[in-house]
This record gives sequence, C-alpha cells and structure tokens, in this order.
Amino acid sequence: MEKLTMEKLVNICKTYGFIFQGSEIYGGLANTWDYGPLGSRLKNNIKDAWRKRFIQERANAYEVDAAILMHPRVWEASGHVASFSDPLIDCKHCKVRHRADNLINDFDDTAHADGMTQEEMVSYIKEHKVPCPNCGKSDYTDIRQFNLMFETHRGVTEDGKNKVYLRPENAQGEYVNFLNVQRSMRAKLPFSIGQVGKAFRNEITPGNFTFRTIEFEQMEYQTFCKEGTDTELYDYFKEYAKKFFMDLGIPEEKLRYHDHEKLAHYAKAACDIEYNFCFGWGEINGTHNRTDYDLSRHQEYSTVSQEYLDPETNEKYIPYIIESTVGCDRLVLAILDNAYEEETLENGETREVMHIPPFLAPYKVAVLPLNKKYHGEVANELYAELSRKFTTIYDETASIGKRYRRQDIAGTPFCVTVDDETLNNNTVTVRNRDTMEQDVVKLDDLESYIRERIQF
RNA sequence: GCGGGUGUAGUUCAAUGGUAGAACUCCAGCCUUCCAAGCUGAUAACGUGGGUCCGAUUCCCAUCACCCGCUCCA
Repeated sequence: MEKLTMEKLVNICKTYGFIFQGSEIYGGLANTWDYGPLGSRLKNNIKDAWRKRFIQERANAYEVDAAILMHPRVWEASGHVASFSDPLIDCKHCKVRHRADNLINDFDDTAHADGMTQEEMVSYIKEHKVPCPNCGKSDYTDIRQFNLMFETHRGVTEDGKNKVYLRPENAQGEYVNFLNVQRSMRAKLPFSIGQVGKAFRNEITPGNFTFRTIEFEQMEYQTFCKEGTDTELYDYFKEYAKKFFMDLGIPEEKLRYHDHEKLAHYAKAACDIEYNFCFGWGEINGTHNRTDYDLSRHQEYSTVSQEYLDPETNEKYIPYIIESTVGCDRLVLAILDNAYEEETLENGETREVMHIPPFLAPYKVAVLPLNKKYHGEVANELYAELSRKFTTIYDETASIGKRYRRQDIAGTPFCVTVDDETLNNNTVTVRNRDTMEQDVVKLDDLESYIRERIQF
C-alpha cells in the first residue's frame, strides 16, 4: 500500500468535498480552510460524539456557548495580553529572530528588560552593542510587537478604548461563567463545563493543512475541583481522552502521551496526546492542571469573589481546574488520516476507501438503482424515505461498481442497491464499505439494519 | 517572518515570444442486471498585478498561495 502523504490527503479532501482552501478563487488566504459538504458533516458528527462522551454520559457536566468577543480585561486577567505579545527583533546580519527582552536579559541579567518600554529596549541594545547570540554581530531591525491575539474594534470609531480581541482560547468563556453554571444548575464540585467553539491566533506559522490554522475550533472541558483532588482528576482525564480517541477508531499504537517540560504560565502539569499523522506526531489533545490560577486572577481583576462554598465542610475556596481540550480540526484531520486506505483487491485492482467509523460518516447510506431505467423510480422513493432517517445520498450515474467506489472514498458505510428483487420481493442489496460484502435486506427491516450499525 | 523550490482544466502532466494538448475525473447520450467496462459527444486551465515587447502563458519585477527547511508555537 502506498503511504499517505499530506499532499494526497489535501487532494482527496478537495476532490470529494471534505475540505477546500479558504477564499480559493482569490488565490487563497494562508492557513484558512473551508469545510465542504462532506467535511462539515464529518466535523459535526465528531462534535456530537464528543458531546455524547464528555457532556451527556458524564454526571455533572454542562455545555456552554460563550461569546467569542469578551471584555478586554478578561485577557489581562488570563495573562494573554502580557505573554501573547512578544517584542521581536531580527539580526540583519544572520537573519535570526530573537525576543528583544530575552536578548537583554541573557546579556545582563541585572538589566530588567521586563520593565523596559520598547524604545528603552532598542536604545539599550544599541548602547551596549548587545551581540547576536548566533553570529556575534550587533545589527538589528527595529522591535516589532507580535501580538498573537486578533484585534478588532467595537463601535464605529477605531481607537484604543474600543479595542476587543477575538478569543485566543475558549477556556475563559467557561471560567467567567463558573458561578453562573454552578448556581443555575445547582452543581456541586467536582463538576465540568464544556464548550465547542472557535478560537483565533494570529500566528505566522505555516502548518500542515488544517493542523495549524489561524482560526480553529476547540472542544474544551474544564473540571472544577477541590485542591488535593486535582492530581487524580488530571490522570483520569488523560486516560478518558485517550479512550475517546480509541472509540473513534484510532488504534492505540497511533497515540502517545507527551508530557510538557516547559509549562505555560498557568499550569502545574501539562500533557498532550499526540496522533501519528502522515507528517509525524502532532498534538490532538491537551490535559492541563491549571490550578486555581485562572479563577484567582478573575477574582482579582473583576473583584467578584470566585469562591465556592463547600456544602459538606462549609469551607470556602477557589476551585482548581483540570482542563482537557481536544482540537476539533485536528481530530477531523486525524480521523481522515487514519481512515484512508489504498486497498489492493483480489483481482489486482486498487480502490481508495475512507474507513470512517459509521457513526462519524458524512453520509450513512447511498441509494443506488442498479439500472436507472428500471429501478430509478423506486430508488428515488426509497431515497426520499431514508432521507428522513439518515443522511442519505442518491447516485444513478455510471456503472454500479463505479458508484460503490465513489461511496468508498466518501466514507459512506452502506450502499443500498435497488434491483429486480426490490420490485418483486421488497428486498434490497446492502453493500458494506469495509468488507465489500452484500446482505439482502427486507425493506421493512432496512431502517433497523442501518440504525444498529451506526451506533456510537 | 527568513532561505530554497513550485504555480497551465477538478486532478496529474505536456507544449509554446504569435493566447495551449492529453490522460483521468465530471456531465449528457447509447450500451450495461452488482465492484473504477466500452462507444459517442460536451464542459473545462496559463494564480494575481505591473513592466519589456508589435505581441507575454513563456522573459523581468512585485504580490498571493502551496511545498521543503528554519523560526515560532500557554
């Protein structure tokens, strides 16, 4: 079997309607992608699967859908305003980029670059002829602020006072609603708030198809707990997320844990789950122990108490938070990467097939008249009927074998073929995408036949 | 953002300083009663903007996008 390349996957995604390049007719916009008819259904099915495992099937778990635009102070409290914008400076000689503050601190750790303005840093570097760690010269560009948060303005005037940010992570939407959810749902610790939604980061980085984009969707899950129970929950969610991926058909050998050594400003512990993409290992989930950092900061910045009154002990405390975030677009990519197979058949021919788990498949069933002249009318009626139950597609063009192959690469698990037996005996032939085997099924039993095979 | 490479139908590839040819795909028709059959026909492209030139898809510049490597990545 030929190895899957990213180029090939991009091609398949475009050809069959999974994913298109963003703004393609204008030459594209870097690192944006549009989900097509198949891709958007796949993505929605993945989100639904996540909701089932993380919200529906777990006690004390609630979903929110918070605004993308939040009060600017949220991002000061979260630390993003401070740590998401780096003063960057390029060495003109060797073209290596540095962070200006690090450059100064490494040169003289008593200089306190953190307290300097941009201009002060520039003049300090010039005065002291701070050498480039790479080439030793001291010839730099000006400092450029690189803010990873997208900015926009509310109101009709564009001035600093009206600046708002597109959220760079969803988590703050869960945190600022911690007490709202707790009160309205009468929730007791530990409980969880989940959210599926988009986040935005103004990164210059190119990134392996949809793996790294400037606009991306996250499936976030924050569990609020008492300090002391956090470590156990952290370990629990590492396994829970991995189990989730395996339930989506990803084999265990394609998954691994990757513990973080360099921790984010909020985290006590962090661990990724990585999937072995065709381009290498890449993060699809992150589990973080965020301690009481976020809620403490919000309490400080908003001056609204974020304490929880424990009804069992009458203690008041700010909960710890265990975060388990799944990158939605990355998971879609992993599912596609894992599903693709170029299979060699017994007769020596090859077929391309997407072994997408049936419950995630964009179309559950395709209705195909064996011959459109004789079976087209009945097939159309069956299509209309099945459409009310499942995502269904109809195809009467070209030979039956070709139509099976089309559904193979689209990931449709079941092809229902209307033939003479349908007209005479009310049975259809159901062809299975993965096994290529055929079952003869009574029309009356068709719905339950399909339904029991697409369970999650 | 830096260095290198690449931009021609939906895809994969040709050719050319005088506006482009094919295969596959797709669509229509004929044929065909279960795994990419065949025949006929049709649609469809020089990434964008400048410049040089009588004339640019071809040469030059810029830009945008993609690929590889760096950089970055809470």
